Amino acid sequence: MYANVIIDRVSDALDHVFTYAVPEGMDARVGQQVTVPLGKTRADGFIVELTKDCALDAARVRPLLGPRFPEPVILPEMMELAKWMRGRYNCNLVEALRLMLPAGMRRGRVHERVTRVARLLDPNAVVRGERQREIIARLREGDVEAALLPSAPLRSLVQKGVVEIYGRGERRAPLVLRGETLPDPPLTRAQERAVSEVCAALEQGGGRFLLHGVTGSGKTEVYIRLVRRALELGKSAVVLVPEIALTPQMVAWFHQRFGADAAVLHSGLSQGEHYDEWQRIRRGEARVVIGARSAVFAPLENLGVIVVDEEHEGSYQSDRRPRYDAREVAWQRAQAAGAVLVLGSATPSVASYMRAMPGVRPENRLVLIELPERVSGRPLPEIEVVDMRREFERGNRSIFSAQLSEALRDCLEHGRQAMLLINRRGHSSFVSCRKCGYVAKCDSCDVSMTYHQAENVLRCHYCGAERPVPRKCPSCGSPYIKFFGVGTEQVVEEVRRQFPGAAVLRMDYDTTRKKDAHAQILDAFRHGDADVLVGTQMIAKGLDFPNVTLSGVVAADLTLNLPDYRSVERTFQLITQMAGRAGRARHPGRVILQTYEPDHYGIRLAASQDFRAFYLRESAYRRGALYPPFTVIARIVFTAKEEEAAQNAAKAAEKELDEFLDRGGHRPDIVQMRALECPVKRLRGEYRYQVFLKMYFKADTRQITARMQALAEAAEGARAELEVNPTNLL
DNA sequence: AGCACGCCGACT
DNA sequence: GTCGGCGTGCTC
Repeated sequence: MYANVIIDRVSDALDHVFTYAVPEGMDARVGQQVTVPLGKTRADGFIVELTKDCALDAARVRPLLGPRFPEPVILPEMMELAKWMRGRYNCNLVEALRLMLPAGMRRGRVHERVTRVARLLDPNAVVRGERQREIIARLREGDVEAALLPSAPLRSLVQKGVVEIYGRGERRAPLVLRGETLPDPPLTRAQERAVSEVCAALEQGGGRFLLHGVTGSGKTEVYIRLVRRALELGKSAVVLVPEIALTPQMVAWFHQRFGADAAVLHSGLSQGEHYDEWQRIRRGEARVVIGARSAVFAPLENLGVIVVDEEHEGSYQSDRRPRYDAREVAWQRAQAAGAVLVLGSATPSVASYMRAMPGVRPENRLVLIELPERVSGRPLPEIEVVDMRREFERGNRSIFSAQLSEALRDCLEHGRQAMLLINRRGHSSFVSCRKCGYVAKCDSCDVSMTYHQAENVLRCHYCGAERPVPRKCPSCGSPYIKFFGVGTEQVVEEVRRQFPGAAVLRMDYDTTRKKDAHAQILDAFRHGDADVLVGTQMIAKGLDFPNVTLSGVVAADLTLNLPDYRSVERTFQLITQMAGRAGRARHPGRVILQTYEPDHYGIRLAASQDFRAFYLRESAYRRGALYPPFTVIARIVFTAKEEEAAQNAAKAAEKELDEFLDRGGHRPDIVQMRALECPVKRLRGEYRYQVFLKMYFKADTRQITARMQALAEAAEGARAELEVNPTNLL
């Protein structure tokens, strides 16, 4: 018997199977972790497949040393999923396999997303090598990622004790609550219909659905019933939610409904907790898994359903290698397992909604299920659009329109609560000199700095760098320094100015950075400690405060005009989510939307809450402008300290890609391909260039991205990374 | 990833 | 001559 083993080390040179002989008497299984001899040393690996005979010269085959654990750690279907990911995301098989194991499982070592970093131990060390001296000079400035340094000289320095390599990772503490199981509440008719339609598919071995339920329509209860039905059928279930939605309340609530049957997986768990939960799932003790993105890899057998809640959220796409998309992985996994996939949202992504339209090929098809009404029976609140240009003409210089001020007053007088959305933190988004036009920019990034009043600093929202606020213009010396653009702090200030008696809370990245601050602010607001909650998009999503009757979007245009083809979609989603916050319980709600572009289709259709019209309009735009989902965007981002290095690397890759495309006859499918600077040209002190490519999806798309991956890996003088349909085009 | 091999310039 | 630096190629 022979075992084909993939070595547990990330390297392209090792990204293929090695064949070993299975020792007599060993119970070898696919997915088992084994120790094998490799060259002069030993290594760990995973058995990918078992064969009777081997294609290799028998003399070259050595016996494997033995299993690390008796039980396989990777289920056979997960091994297949990993192979699929290798092709889909251009990653090594081990990179995919590692996502499927809890941190600390391999070698008992920390295995989170640690990056190897070089640190200088002896700054005064004298070495002979030219390259070594360069490394030491760079490390004097600060620690550097090991992957960015030439490996041979670095190795010498480590051996001499001049430099050490350490792993850098991050971690957060969790809070897991447990409670009594609660009975299921009754369903509305629409919920009932949704549940029975999906359950039919569940019993028949699969199906894909897009659950489009308006805010407050009780999608979560539908998920719970599906999961329950799956359990009744002896199957298991995964519920994916965005990381930010995975609050302690959410977790506790899930435990209340499923008791010990539920396990939680997310990045906040400590290594030990993560391992314990993983083991419970692996042993079949927990058959329902709720978690963020990576929970899609939960080691469940006999999967019945995968739910992806808030499916439009960008956080389902990983920003690290491998850059997988949990929605796609869920799709693939569900299909292979004969399980049901349910994508749910109040504001489905354009891409998903289009798959639910007539005429889509069966293999790409989602069945649309709608929950058009709120559980409470309350209608969705009307959205009142206020044209801020008119307000300006009328002489209103405040950031609140007369309508919003009046609505706030009315709300507060009735003892109700209000939520105000402004999708930018800080006080003012840029600081400029009226005399000479100087704009305060970050020293290491190509963006303007935001004024933060609370700490009285200018801060860069990309790298976090801070600088004192200038009292006079650093360029011309004039005192006419002015602040432009509105942020959360300024909205809080304005509420306090207009309503001195009102208690205001601010919720944004700055006020939630501390542990549990997130929950504390929400609890305080829920308990009525404040009348107004001002915040960024983190207040727009999924929150349920019965006493909130006013929801205001202070500046809808902020997100509308970002240089990203999804900015209209995002704005539409944000407005819809925000509108959903008001009037959820007994009292009717009111929604006020302030904008300078009331005629923009994104604003107009969000205001009328006409989803279908919006998706039709947006898809027409995407089709015309050649954007996803009609095309695929792939780009390689080149990063280097020197602008020339990044630019040259991009140009070299462009040239090679150009030749490849000509050679392969791929041209007709390519809409556009060029090397250019990134929209944010400098970030954290490094220059960024890209090779940007748009193409229609064809059979050879995979070949092209694979080629781009190879070009990224071969880049010289710059760090390079391939991104396919990235969430962020900056 | 790790490790050896082999070529190269530079010094006990 | 030998020793360390550094690119290259291989590991079942």
